[in-house]
Amino acid sequence: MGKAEETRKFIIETVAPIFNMHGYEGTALSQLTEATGLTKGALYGNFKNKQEIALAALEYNISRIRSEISDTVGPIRNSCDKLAVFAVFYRNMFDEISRRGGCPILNAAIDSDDTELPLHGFVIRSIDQWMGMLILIVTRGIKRGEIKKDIDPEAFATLFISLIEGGIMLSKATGARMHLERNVAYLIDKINADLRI
Amino acid sequence: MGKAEETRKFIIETVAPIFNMHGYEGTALSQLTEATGLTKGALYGNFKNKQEIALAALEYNISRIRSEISDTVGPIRNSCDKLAVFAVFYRNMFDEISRRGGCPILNAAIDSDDTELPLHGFVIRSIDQWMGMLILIVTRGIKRGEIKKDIDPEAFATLFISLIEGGIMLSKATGARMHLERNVAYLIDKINADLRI
DNA sequence: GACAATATATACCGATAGGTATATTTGATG
DNA sequence: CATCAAATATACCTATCGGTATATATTGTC
Repeated sequence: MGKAEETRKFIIETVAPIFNMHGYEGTALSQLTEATGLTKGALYGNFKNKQEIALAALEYNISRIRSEISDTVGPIRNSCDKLAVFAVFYRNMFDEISRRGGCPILNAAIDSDDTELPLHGFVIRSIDQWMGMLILIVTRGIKRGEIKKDIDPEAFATLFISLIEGGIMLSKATGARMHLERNVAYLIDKINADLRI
Repeated sequence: MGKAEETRKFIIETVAPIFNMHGYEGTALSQLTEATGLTKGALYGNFKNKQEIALAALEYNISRIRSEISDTVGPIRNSCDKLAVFAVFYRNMFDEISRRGGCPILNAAIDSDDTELPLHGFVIRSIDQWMGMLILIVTRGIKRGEIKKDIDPEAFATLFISLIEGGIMLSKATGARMHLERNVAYLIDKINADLRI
């Protein structure tokens, strides 16, 4: 890895939680230079503009969580167990996700949904990917005879994401973890009662 | 209503959707003067600072929806019907809520949850009130023998809000209404299957 | 309609925003 | 170790930020 690439990576990792906490407009270049110890010259040598830094930070924030999920959920064989572990992941990671400003998809969605910024397009693709992961697990589960045939994979994916994001929002905003915990427990109950064969 | 009070009201109503769309940091005083046709002098004659305008706008945005909900849900007698109409309200109002920048509680929660601004305290109280409304409906329903006794009112309230807010977030971000529609349909099914006696 | 009081506009403030041109430093290569 | 390119820092730009002091309308009251 060349020096520039290393610096670029360092910048992204350092500023990622800042953008996630304060949003695009709420984050000033001065916060980025202060946090990294670098100057605007260094930032603009590695990125075209603020928008590009924010996009790289969002990509990093999301890919970070996605890879942790892959590591956690990947090894699980049974589709219902996969879904349950997927849900539990968010409960277990709530503190760390919270410390870093909350779920980056949720934050960026709210931050960008009334804009035409590139960030918004990336949010849409990330949601589609998340939906796709869940739909794939359910579809395969049905094929394998692990999940009941009358389950609609897309509807379950919407339910799953809504409960996770809704729970994170409620718990983060109020400071009460119970909201997310209730939703995760609800999902597990539902998986065992309505999906599992 | 005196002149000042009238102007104050006019300012709040005009800037409310702007703050809801762009967030606190993302909204500049210049947008407010442009939208209202007033000058900074007029704004600062009626409000102490930007923070106070944003708070008044948030209060207005939330109370607006709350009063519409009261009008819609209030007349309904049966507790389960009340809950169902409550959920359907969000599906029916999605377009209008969307045009005004989305759910103000959701937006303000994400916007303020890493700050110490007065806005954040107001968000917490608003969530508590919303939870309280739902808990009251379920609790009364149980007392009246309209809702099964084994239902946990608080857990249901968390589920309800999470599905509404998660659905609004998904639908607003992706542009696909189906997410919110699925969640509302899910809630109604659940009310009829698990709550209703 | 004169007069106060109230409400709004004007003009200005220092600070900081994002961004750029250029100077300086750093690191790799011969 | 000298050289040159790549990377970073410095200095500076204009625009705009939130906010204020003061001047000017506008309003209600007698």
